[in-house]
Formats: sequence, structure tokens, C-alpha cells
Amino acid sequence: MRQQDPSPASAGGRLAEAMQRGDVFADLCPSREVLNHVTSRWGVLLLVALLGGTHRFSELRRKVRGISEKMLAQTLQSLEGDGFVDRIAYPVVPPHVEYRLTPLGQEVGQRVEALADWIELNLGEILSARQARQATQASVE
Amino acid sequence: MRQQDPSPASAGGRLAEAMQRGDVFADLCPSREVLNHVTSRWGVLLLVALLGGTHRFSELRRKVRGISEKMLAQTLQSLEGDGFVDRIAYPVVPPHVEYRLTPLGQEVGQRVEALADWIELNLGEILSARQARQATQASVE
DNA sequence: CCGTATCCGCGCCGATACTG
DNA sequence: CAGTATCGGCGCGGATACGG
Repeated sequence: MRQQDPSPASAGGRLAEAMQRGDVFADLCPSREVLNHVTSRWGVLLLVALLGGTHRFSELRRKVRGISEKMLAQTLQSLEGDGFVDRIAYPVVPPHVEYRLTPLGQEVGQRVEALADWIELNLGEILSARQARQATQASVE
Repeated sequence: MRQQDPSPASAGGRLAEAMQRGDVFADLCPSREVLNHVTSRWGVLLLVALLGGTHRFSELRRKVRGISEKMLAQTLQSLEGDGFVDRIAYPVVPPHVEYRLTPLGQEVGQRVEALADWIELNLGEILSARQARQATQASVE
């Protein structure tokens, strides 16, 4: 191994430890499954949307523009299954259903938003780094 | 809209604002593309691995158990393209190539690790929440 | 209004073989 | 050692239609 001092930049969390054992990568690993739900295409956006408070099905559909009913229902179910969202159905006609984050969901949602927001904030720097590299490439060939 | 007070739980970042305009969801949106790279199946694991320091291609292949050469090369290229990793090739035979995080990559990597580690830490609570809900289901039907 | 069911195309990704 | 090239399965997810 190249260097095993545990504190150069990252302070190595449990994930880093688990990587050594190789048991993070089995796709059936529960934490990988949860991570996939959370970082999935629509999971990220739904968590951010729900950080804004309780929403109805149709409200989420409008707010998360471009999502199909199928994926909205499916993603909400997976997040509900992980205990991140609560589904509250009022027995009226026409049906009225509300979704909101559980305390657990708010915690994970904040971390997801922290990541997404960082990217949004630093997008300029990221893209200009891309430019610089393309210029280098051009001068080489 | 149900509630628009901007400070119940999340303090709403730029992402939340952008969602209203609907320009976060275009799949060609650059920030969505970067987010997809970072949260992709192997992107997460590579960033965490590289938080541990510089690695060679074959070292990453061993550390991130289960990844194919194709996906390793491909994911590393996308991360390099976003300015998150540096690729250093030494012109010797046999070839010797090292990968390490840029300062930008360390920042994003820390946020990814924060998310992944939180899940790992709270996995017990997540799974027991699932249990509780299944028990509820069983008693209902 | 809030979903479920079905069909199906497209792209991700693993396997394999090959190059510098 | 460090990749690229090519093929092929299969699952994600969009479109559509239907039910409570």
C-alpha cells in the first residue's frame, strides 16, 4: 500500500475501513442499497424538495419537473422504505396524500443538499478547469 | 404552494431556488452531469478511496473490489474531466500511472464521504425502522 | 387525485480480447 | 502495467393505459 497514515486529508471514516475488508462493494450490502436510493437520479431531487416541507404528490410532480408518475411513486416508496419519508393519506375523495421527511430523512437530506449545493456553487471553477485542460490538450497534439 | 417560509429545517440553498425555475432537471444541465459523476456507483467509492491518498491504477482496482477495468478507467476519466482527480503518468516501462485528488476533489470527496459515512453509521436505525413498518403492515392485513 | 400495470427502447456496465 | 475495442444482457426508466 502506498501510504497508510490515517490522517493526511480525510481522517478516514468507517467507509474507508470497510473498503479494506471489501464488504462495502457487495451490491447486496444494505448500506450500498440505501446509498443508491439516496443518490439516485430522482432521490437527490426529491430529498432536496422535501427539505422545503410537506408536499402533496402532485406538488412534487410539478416541483421536480420532468419526473414521471412511475418514478415519483417508485422513488418515494424506496425513500419511505428506508425511513426517510412519511406518507400520510387522508381518507377523502378525491384522495389527498402528503409526503414529508422524517427526522432521519432531514439528516440525510441535509447531507445530500450540502453535496449538491457545493457542486452548484463551484460549478464555475469546475467548468473553467475543464477549459484549461482542453487548452493543454490542444497545444500538445 | 404549501409553505414557502424559507427556514423551517433546511435554510434552502441554491439548489432549492433553482428547482423553482426548473432548470436543474434538464438532463443536460452541467451541474446534474457533475452530480451524476460524483454520485455514480463507482464514483462514490473512488472518491472515498482517493481520500486516502495517491493510488496507482492497479491499487484502485484492488481497493475498490468488484470494479472492472473498463469502469475504473471510465470513471477516473469523468472525475478527471471534472477536475477532481489528477492523472500523473511516468514515462517508463512498464507504465506507471498515479491518481490523486485535486484540492477541488478533496472538497467534494469529503462531502461524499460525509454522506456515505452517515448512512453507514445510522444503518442500524434505518433497518430497524424498516422492521417496525413491516410489523405494522403485517398487523394491518 | 393518486397511484398501479404493462410494454419496450436505450444505455449502463460486465466479460472478453487485444495493444503500447 | 495500463489501458482501448467490441459485443451483449439486462435493468432503468419513459410512455401509455387503466383502476380505486
